[in-house]
Amino acid sequence: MARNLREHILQTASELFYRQGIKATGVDTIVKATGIAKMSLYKYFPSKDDLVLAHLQRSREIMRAHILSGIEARTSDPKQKLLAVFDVFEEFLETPSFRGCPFINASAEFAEEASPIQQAAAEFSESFRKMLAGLAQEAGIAETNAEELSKQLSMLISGAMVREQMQRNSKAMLTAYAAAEVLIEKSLADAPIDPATA
Amino acid sequence: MARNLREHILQTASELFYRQGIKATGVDTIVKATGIAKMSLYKYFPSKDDLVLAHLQRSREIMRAHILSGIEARTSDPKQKLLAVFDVFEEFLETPSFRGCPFINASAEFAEEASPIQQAAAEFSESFRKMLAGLAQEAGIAETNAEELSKQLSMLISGAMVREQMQRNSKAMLTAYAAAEVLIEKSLADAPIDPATA
DNA sequence: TTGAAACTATACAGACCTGTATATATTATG
DNA sequence: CATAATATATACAGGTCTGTATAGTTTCAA
Repeated sequence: MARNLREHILQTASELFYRQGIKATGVDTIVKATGIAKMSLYKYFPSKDDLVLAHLQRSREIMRAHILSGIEARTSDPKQKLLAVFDVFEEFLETPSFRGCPFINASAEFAEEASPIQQAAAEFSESFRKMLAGLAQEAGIAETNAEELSKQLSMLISGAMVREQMQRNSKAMLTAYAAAEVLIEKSLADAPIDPATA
Repeated sequence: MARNLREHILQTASELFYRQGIKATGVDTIVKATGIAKMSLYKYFPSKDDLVLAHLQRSREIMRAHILSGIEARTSDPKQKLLAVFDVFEEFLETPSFRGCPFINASAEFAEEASPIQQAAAEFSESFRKMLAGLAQEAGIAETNAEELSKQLSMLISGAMVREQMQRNSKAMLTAYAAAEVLIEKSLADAPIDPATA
């Protein structure tokens, strides 16, 4: 049961944290939803903060895998991969359970700058941007431009998630997609690298 | 004293809500910070929710005025006004007390979709976007394109605020500015309206 | 100066929160 | 079967939260 129980708790808590917010979800609510005993929860997660951090780690891993496999499933063309990221996110935004970005929300809920939760959110955000920068370079954009472009694309995605959270069914990610196309074209025109000579 | 006291409470609460988060700021904390009696607070604001809503209204009005006067102070050229919005926000992001967008944060803290707080955040977001759409039309962009552009620019600004909140001193708004320039140019090239004939 | 309105001070009710203590039941393993 | 680990059930300690009750003080105006 060991690993199963831990996983069951984490899965349930993760879903509640995302749906209702972290501070709005009490430990007792999680206990009731899992059907386990409170003591068991505290055995696997010594404090609520530990559970929250595990939830962010888990979300990070799920999103990472989901994005990567989503890209692979859509295209193998380096340039198209950048746009495929937006397709993956569009799908995410259209799920009925969408409630914004778990990391943006966590960052808003935990204001203290040094907080481990704040830090975990920042780490995901940066690692995601780096993935975009990698894709941009593979698409033939020089490093400096790829860095700048990756920041712009990640901001578009964050902005679209925030917009969709507030204005439901606004198709925000489609609008972001169109902007991304323009920005990517511009980056390619600005400083292309001939893949043959790179 | 009447209006003064109400204003004093609201000002203090607003600052604490923004700095620490809304749920993390208790009524007693506000009472202590203002130096007033708790009964006085509950006289002017029958519940904490009322105070939170007043805080959002207040923030909305302050931001609106700040943006408009910031634009006026910078340029009178319609096209430059769109970019001036990014300058105003850049200044905001560079203040040491910057802690993200009050409306994005409130939206993240209060998950329930129908919540008045969620609604207030959505209303600000939409009114801000409409302002951008107005500026875009004044700059000679046709309505349909102006609508689309305004969504893209507002997402860039939201995204930059989120990024700066997580990665402090990342100059996110400068990166957003560069993206905005490209998107605005594209919109102008796509479907310009001759101001003389419009 | 007298009386009403506004403000303060303090205490507290009742709910909720995290985390723990304790005693019991279930499961796995020798 | 016996023993140890694992999970459960229940209660509760100690804290914080929103909101109210009550009594006293200041302010201001007639």
